[in-house]
Amino acid sequence: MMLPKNPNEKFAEKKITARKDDYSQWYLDVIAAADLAEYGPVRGCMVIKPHGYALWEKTQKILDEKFKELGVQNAYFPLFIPEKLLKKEEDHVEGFAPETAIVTYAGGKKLEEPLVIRPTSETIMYDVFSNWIKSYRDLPLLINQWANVVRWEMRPRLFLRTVEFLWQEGHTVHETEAEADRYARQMLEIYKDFAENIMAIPVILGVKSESEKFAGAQCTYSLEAMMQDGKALQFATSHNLGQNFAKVFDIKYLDKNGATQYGWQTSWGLSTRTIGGLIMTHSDDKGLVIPPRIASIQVIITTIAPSPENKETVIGKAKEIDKILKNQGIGSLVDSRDIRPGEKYFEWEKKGIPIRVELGPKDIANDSAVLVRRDTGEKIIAPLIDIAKTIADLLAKIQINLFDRALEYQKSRTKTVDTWDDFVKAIEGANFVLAHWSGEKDVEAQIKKETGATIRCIPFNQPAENGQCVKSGKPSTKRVLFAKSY
RNA sequence: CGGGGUGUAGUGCAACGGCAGCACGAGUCCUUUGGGAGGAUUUGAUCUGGGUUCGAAUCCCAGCACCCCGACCA
Repeated sequence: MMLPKNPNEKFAEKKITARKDDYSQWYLDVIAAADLAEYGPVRGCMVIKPHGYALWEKTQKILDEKFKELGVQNAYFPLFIPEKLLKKEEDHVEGFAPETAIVTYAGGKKLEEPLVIRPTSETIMYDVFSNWIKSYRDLPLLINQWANVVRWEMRPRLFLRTVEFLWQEGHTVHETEAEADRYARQMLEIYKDFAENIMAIPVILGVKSESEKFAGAQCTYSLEAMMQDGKALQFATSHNLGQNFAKVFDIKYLDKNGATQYGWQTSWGLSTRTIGGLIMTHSDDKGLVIPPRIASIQVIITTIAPSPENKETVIGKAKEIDKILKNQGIGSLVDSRDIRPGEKYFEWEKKGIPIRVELGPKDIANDSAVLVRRDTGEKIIAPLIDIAKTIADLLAKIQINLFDRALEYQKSRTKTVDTWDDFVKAIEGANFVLAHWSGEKDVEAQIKKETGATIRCIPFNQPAENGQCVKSGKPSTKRVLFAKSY
């Protein structure tokens, strides 16, 4: 049921539904208010608007730098995959079959071989890799691509699950299993660093259970984040593919001894879904909240010029401050539009800009400006003389505060339970739940059926601990993370 | 694909089977400008196709679209 909206309230359509009333609607309202994205004419496909795309651009820029430090090279592979390639790996095709879009008609006639629009690029890339790799000297092969992929999801949701989405997918080939696994784990650390230090989203690292792992992978690692409704969101994943694909795509190399070996592979990806995670982690009922390090506009300077004669002075001063900030590498923007100040404040608040600078004649007379934090709403009167430093410090403080706040929230809603009653209660209360699990697939399925909770991951950094499966009572050696998820 | 719901102006809503209206938005002008301002004025709509009726936004049938719940999922 859609929430009824007040028909005649003046700012009804601009108001954001409170989170506790309807979390889904709140999420959509924040996206609309911040002007991030909307659905396009094709069902489930998203139009990412400039303010939303800026978040993705920054993501690309930051990740690209990290990838390059590790020697990863960017490349691009085709959108269309011949159906027979996709069908080569049995688990893989089975996993993706229900959600593939297939072109059967082109150039005015029926195609002899249908073309699958890539749901992911393992198959088409590995088919090519097999020609690129001949010797151990060609390894490791470290390739990344920024691309769009299509998965015909039944129920789309802006950013979180759209039919077409943007991502980066990295694909590597290594000489040994150990090296491949180390690499998959290393990418996980890169993603963790990005999630926690850039997006200020605390994540839990771990291994996926058999039933949750990537179709065709030997094992899947993931980062799980908690949204403000207590649900889990998979922030990014990294897969150790073993030799599953190498064997069907014939990725072979001659080792130092002249023996033919299959390569060991990994793949890893992060999508525009992370922007949904960003929204659901930090935003409030006033709109979006962007952590400073992922914000393109970190500071918005709003001018207040009540009379025409001081307009020029105020705008001049605003531009001066803007320049000083830009020279310090701070992303700032002047809003000198001739509208009421309140209108500007609301707009930039909805858009989540970390710091707002209010500058008017009164401030200039005092050689100061008013700084307003988006995360807390706190107002600070700052002398103009060292404003760049004040702002830089404040940005750093906001970044830390957002992370700490999110971490505290996650911890407050993570329960460790030992009985089935407590488990059910904790899941109903929308928590992350750490509980023992016997490792059996049917037990996992039964828990999902009864409570809606799935195993998000088997966390690393779990102390070994003997216990009993919360459902079956069978012995278990460690706890796994259960939650409802997106 | 199953269950439920809704289709009226850009948006949110109203109209007993009898002249399609209100609020907000948008455009223009004037006054305003330290948290969404006021006044004047203009703009603009019944999802599609059938049927019932003197007469349909309203009732019936079919189609289409959207929303919610489920299965699926980065």
